[in-house]
Amino acid sequence: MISKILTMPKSKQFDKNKVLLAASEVFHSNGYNGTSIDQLLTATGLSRSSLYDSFKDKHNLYLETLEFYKTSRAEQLDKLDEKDLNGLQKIEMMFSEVTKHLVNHPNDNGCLLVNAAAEMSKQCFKTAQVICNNKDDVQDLLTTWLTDAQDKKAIKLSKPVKVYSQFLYNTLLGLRVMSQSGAGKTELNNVVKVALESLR
Amino acid sequence: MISKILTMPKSKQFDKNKVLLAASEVFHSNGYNGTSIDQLLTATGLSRSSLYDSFKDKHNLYLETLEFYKTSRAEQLDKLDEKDLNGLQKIEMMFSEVTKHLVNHPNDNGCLLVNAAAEMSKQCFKTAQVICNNKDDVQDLLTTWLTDAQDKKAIKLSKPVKVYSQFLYNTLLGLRVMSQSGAGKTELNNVVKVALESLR
DNA sequence: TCTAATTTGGAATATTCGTTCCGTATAGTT
DNA sequence: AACTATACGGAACGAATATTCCAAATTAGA
Repeated sequence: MISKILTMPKSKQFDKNKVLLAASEVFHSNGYNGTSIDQLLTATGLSRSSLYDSFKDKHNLYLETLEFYKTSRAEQLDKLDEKDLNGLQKIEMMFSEVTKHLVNHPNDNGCLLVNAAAEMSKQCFKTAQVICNNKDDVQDLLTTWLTDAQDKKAIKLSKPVKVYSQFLYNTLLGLRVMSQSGAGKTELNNVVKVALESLR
Repeated sequence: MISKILTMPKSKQFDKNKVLLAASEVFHSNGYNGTSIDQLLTATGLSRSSLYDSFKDKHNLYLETLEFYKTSRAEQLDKLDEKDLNGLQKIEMMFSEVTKHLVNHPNDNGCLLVNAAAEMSKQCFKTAQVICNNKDDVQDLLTTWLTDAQDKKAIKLSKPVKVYSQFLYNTLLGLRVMSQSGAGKTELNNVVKVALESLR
């Protein structure tokens, strides 16, 4: 029957974003293989059947969680981008926000995408894709900011801009692992200081 | 009986280093939680009982593997250290060796210690210790090299030496994650180029 | 050759895992 | 109010997990 399609009784009872946020926290601190379905159920508040009905799979939920995390971070960066600052100031602010977060949330197990890269990128192609896309997106934004800073004579680069956005992204990744390796506030700040100096 | 201690029939039938090497490869590509005992058995060639007799636990084997990996890498660096080069040249060579390895072994899942930091550092204190010790050791070596390079007027640093060894170590960590995020040869080399330029 | 320490193979166990399934409750449309 | 597609709770399943255990094989010294 075609008319059956027109009836849409009982919409979703849960906020998908809240579920994905809760899931991301669990995956974040335990990794993919270290997280059990039961942990996900208690964290999200979903019932077993709802989880499988809505997300098909543990693996599929993981992928959706990665995407959600990626977009959340992108939105944060967009907010920063909208501020009335030149490119260099935006870059400085981004680094200070990242280090501040790492210092203030020592139990926040680094970065979900970095952990995913370490644990899953060689075992799951789709995970690798999300990670690679994120790398490209962030580097593109950095390129924009660097070009802006250069246009406004805030910095003077001796190599193509792209090279520096690759470098800055590398520094960013390093910081996440550094904080998981026991580095403290001053150590992270030292790293950022030297990294930013290479833009002059 | 005391005399019983004097008889030592049947020594270990396997080379512990070879076992740890094989184990490190499995843990390296699958992570801790992603590796099963059966995988470890086939990779090492050990029997189930021998593994438990000699290593007590999967978790304990993991820790021994991390230590083994850490010392292996330290030995590589010591070899480099013994060469007749100044500190800056040693640093340059270290980075070129690392990037060369990452490029030539794309299936070599980054670095076991970096992966361990991402997956286990917040869940296992002993793992965190190994990782933190490794960080300190490598940074100390970098400090030695940087001081040597500065003494020989190869570089000129505007900040305390320790700051730069922290920065270089951060770059090193970043490179491992970069290669797991899909970065290729030129991208990695670009990062190293900019990083090394900040020493002048 | 005999002996004792140790390795080894493989069966056995108890958990935990991800996933499926079914009956019931629920909410939106008609 | 009735109908229907969906969400829900929880039992149930099989596969995989780490670990233990015991009898048999093996080896180096006495």
